[in-house]
This record gives sequence, C-alpha cells and structure tokens, in this order.
Amino acid sequence: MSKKDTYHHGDLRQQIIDEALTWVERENIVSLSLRGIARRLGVSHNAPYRHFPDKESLLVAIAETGFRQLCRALQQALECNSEDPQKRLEAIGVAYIRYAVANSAYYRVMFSDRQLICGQYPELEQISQAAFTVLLDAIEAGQKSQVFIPQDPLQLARICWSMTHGVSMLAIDKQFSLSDDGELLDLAQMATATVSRGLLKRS
Amino acid sequence: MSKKDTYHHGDLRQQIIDEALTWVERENIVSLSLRGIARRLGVSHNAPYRHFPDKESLLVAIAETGFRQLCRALQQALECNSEDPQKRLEAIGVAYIRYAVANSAYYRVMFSDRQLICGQYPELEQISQAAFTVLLDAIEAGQKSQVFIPQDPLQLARICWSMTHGVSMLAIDKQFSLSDDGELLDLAQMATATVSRGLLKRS
DNA sequence: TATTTATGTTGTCGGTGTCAACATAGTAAA
DNA sequence: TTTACTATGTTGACACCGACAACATAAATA
Repeated sequence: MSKKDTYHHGDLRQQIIDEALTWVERENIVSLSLRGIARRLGVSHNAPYRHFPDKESLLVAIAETGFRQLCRALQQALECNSEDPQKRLEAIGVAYIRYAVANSAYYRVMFSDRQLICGQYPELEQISQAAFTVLLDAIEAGQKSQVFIPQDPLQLARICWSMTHGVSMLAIDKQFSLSDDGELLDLAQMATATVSRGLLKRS
Repeated sequence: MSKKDTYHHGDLRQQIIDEALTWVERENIVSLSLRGIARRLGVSHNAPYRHFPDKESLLVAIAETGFRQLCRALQQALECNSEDPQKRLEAIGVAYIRYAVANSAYYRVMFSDRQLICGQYPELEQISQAAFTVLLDAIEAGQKSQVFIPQDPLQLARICWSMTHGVSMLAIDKQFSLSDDGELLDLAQMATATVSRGLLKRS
C-alpha cells in the first residue's frame, strides 16, 4: 500500500475492516456498529467516517475484497487440475465451498441483503460477475467438449452456483449438524459431484 | 393504516406480524424496527411489547409460521403426486422453491441470521426439523425402492436441501437476472431434476 | 516556512430497543 | 352491581446507534 496508510493511527482503515470481520464472526452482521468498532480500536466514534462515508460502504468494501478472493480461489482451483470438464467443475464447486466456510465472515457480508442488485456499486457487481463467469466458462468448455448436456449454459451455471451457495450458507449458519470438518468436505464433494453428474450427457 | 377507535386494538399482534412482513418485502430485514411498525399501525412505540417480549421474538414467531407453512407445502406436494421416488423428490424441490419465492418475506426471516442454532427456540427448531424430515423420508423411501443410491440419506437430504435453498435465496435476492417467472420455474425444475438425476442408481 | 490536505475529535441530532411507571379496557369474582 | 384482577396500550426515560457539522492536528507539499 501507499505511505498514506501510516498517518495518525497507523492503518485505521484496514483495522476497521479487520475488526468488522471479527465482529461478524463473533456476533452477527446485524449487531455490527461503527461506533462499536471505533470503541474497540480506541478511536473516536467518528473516526471511521474518515475512511468510509457510511456503514454500508464498509460492508461493500469487505464484500468486494471477498469476491476478489473468491474469484482467485476459483481460478486457482482450475489451474492445478486436470482437463476433464467434470473434474474441473467439481474442483470449482469444492473450492467455492471451501472459501465460504474458511472465510465465513467475508461470505456472510458478501451475501447479506441484496446489496448487489441495488446497482449502486458497479465495482462490486463487476467482481461478483467475474466470479460467476469462471463457473460459466467451465460449463461452456464442457459443452464444447461434448461432455455436458447442451442446455442453456447460463441456467446450468445458475444451478451449480445455487448448489455451492446453498451448501456454503447452510454450513456457515450451522444448519447441518456435522460432526467434524471432514464430514463437511465430504458433503461438499458429494454435492458438487451430484450436480456435475447431473450435467453429464447420456447419463 | 389500521383504525384504532377503541383503546384496545383487538388484533394488534397479527397486524404487527403482517406489517413486519410487508416491511421486509418493501425494505429489508435490517431496517425493520418495532417503533416503525408501531408508527405505521398508529399505536404507541411500546405497544408491540405487550405482544412480543423483544424484536427477536417477533422474528421467531414469523419464522415459526413460515416453517409451518413450508412444511405443509412440501407435504401437499407429495400428496398429489405419483409414486415414482424421483418424481416425488422433484415435486418437493419445486414446491420448496415455489414457497420461498412466493413468500419471500417469510423465507428471508426464516433464514436470517442463524437464529436456529442458538437453540433458544425449541419450537422453531422442531418445526424446521419437521420440514427437513419430509425431504429425508422421501429420500429413504427412494432408497428402499432401490431407485436412489444407497449412500447416507442424511447427506443426500442435505444436498437436496442445499440446492433448493440456494435457488430460493439467490432468486429472492435477485441474483439471477431472470426475465420472467417462467424462467424461474424452469430453473427450479431443472435444478431439482439435476439433483434427483444425480441421486439415481447406475446412472 | 506557509498552505493545503488527510485524518481524528467533540458535539449534536433524530431514530431505535428496551425498561419502568402509569392508564384504561375487558373480565372474573364478590 | 361492585370490585378486583388481568390484558393491553401509553408516556417517559436511558443508552446506543448512524450521521452530520465544526473543529483540531498531523502530514505532505509548494
């Protein structure tokens, strides 16, 4: 980053973000308050407003970073994987769920309230779209290889996304009574495999 | 709004619930306020506290009703359907998504913040469990008929649930850019069919 | 050095959840 | 019928919150 980060407090902007994330992890997104964050950081109740015009902007900033991280995680899952379209799709799905549960605070902010559609945050919309495109591309590639059924790839991508999002959200919200992380990984693999199998031609 | 010609309102509790639901539909769950509801109903800011000990209780009451409705919707989907386990599973899935999008305010409250796991609301936990059991039973029945793969039915049910929940939530949050309701129904059917196909034996 | 800009503080406002105290209406008991 | 009780609604208060304005100061820069 630039030297501007070390003004008075050091790196207050980043510390606010970090504190917000640990807050969301500890409590929930509803009880999150800028004043509470400021208090915990030992600054005045209005200091955060020098870095974020309002509370929503803080959440948007976090969501943006989250989608950027998610996007990279999905791309990385592709890089170190075979050429088999089915396996690639499953790798994306598992990577998605892994990211979500390993970064639950980020993920929760990313999908808290339909901020996206408000359309007020083009950057956020763009980066989240980019993440979706990784998935879409993988499906279209599989269709070109005659591996996946030739239905509307957009609909198929929505289906894959729904599955990974569903597993992620329910897992984060502890709606599954899973004994350990192994069982969750199992579930993630089974879920993505189930979908990818459903997309196979002549199955 | 509602006229209050008498000191006692008569039906305030239900009106509070209704107002909360329309609020969630119009705005979002975060901006929901008891005082705002009271204002809209023309009662004092503390009147709601005669019917709900706190804000959370109101949300829990709504969530309970929602799960009860969802549960019935799933059971009804089974009643008027064939004996084919695959078709039955798909009927449940579609019914689930239909309920969610047709009652988005309820559904949003039902899955806003992991209230469930708090374990403070046994009734809520029980009725939501009942809804899940409808799904689980359908899967176990299909396994008994040798139609579905003989894997852990609990995991399979979680997978189905994840798909329907994912489609529902993303649809409610308008994350799909769908042109009309028909396309959404299409998606719902494709999604549930994809999963059910993935659960078929020797596919 | 002087000026501008970036950052942090103090004070204030209206809104909110929630408690306590009080008021009134409906109901049951006498 | 009268009385007491209970359910329900109101008023007032408090602490907390988001947000704005005015001010203070440190850093960058000219």
